[in-house]
Amino acid sequence: MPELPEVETTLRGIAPHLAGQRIERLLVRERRLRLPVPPGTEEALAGQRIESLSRRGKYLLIGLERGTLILHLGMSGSLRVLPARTPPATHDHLDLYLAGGACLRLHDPRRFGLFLWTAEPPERHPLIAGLGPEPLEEGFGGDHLWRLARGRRTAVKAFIMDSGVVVGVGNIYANESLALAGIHPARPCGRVSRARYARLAAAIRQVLANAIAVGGTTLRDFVAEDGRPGYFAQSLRVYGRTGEPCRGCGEPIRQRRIGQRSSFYCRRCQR
DNA sequence: CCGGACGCCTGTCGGC
DNA sequence: TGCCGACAGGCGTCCG
Repeated sequence: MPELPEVETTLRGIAPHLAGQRIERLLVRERRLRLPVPPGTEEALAGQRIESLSRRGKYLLIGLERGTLILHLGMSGSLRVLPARTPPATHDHLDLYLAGGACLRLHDPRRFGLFLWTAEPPERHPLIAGLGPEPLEEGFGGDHLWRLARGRRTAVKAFIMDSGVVVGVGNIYANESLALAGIHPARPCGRVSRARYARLAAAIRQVLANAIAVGGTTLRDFVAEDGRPGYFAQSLRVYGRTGEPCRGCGEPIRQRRIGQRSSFYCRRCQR
């Protein structure tokens, strides 16, 4: 589910409720996420103060007095801040109770999410260490993409979804960015010109920034920390619009599988 | 090194 | 109406 804009929306929603708070205790109802919540996590977190909240790619990082909490929402995860006594629903896998009476609750039907405490600096953790640049920060641009693509034959769509290339671009925003840049998703990444990579990098930034500004994309179940959906679905150019007219030329939007993921594009506007 | 396929889970939807 | 397969916002791992 969540790509960078949804994770950023979640971060902005939960941060004010969590920053500076002390953790009373962690309650785990279901340990079996993508990686099991390690035994001893409850003890490691109890009594610690939350010092910082940040995001790296699609990972949420909660900095504690000792160590860091690494969270990932997978395909179907969401976080809510609720009064501690709110009864849990199905797939509410864990609660982080705060001293102030609130609770951070992870809901994740498919259990592809992640909840890990690590003592080492997060940037040294294996899940984080190999990540590419943040698309909305310095260090990301067309030249970065162009250089990494030299000699490679993967479809450009799979290339920009590779978290070692650039973080945070999932299936929706990969499709949308390529549509905005006018690049065919199946084109081999090594055969996209430097100039077009400059357009693609700008498109990725624009699409992500616009999505963040409206609270992300809600297709079925994404909600922010307060339960509100995101509104970017209204702005989608191609994603999920198979057979509907291209907003640029009217040609029906095509759908096919590229790199095991559904891909949407306009055959006329994207080359 | 690279690229492609697979598996992890549950829920939903479309076709028969 | 019910069943069954396909598919869904991610990503680590394995294999050739």
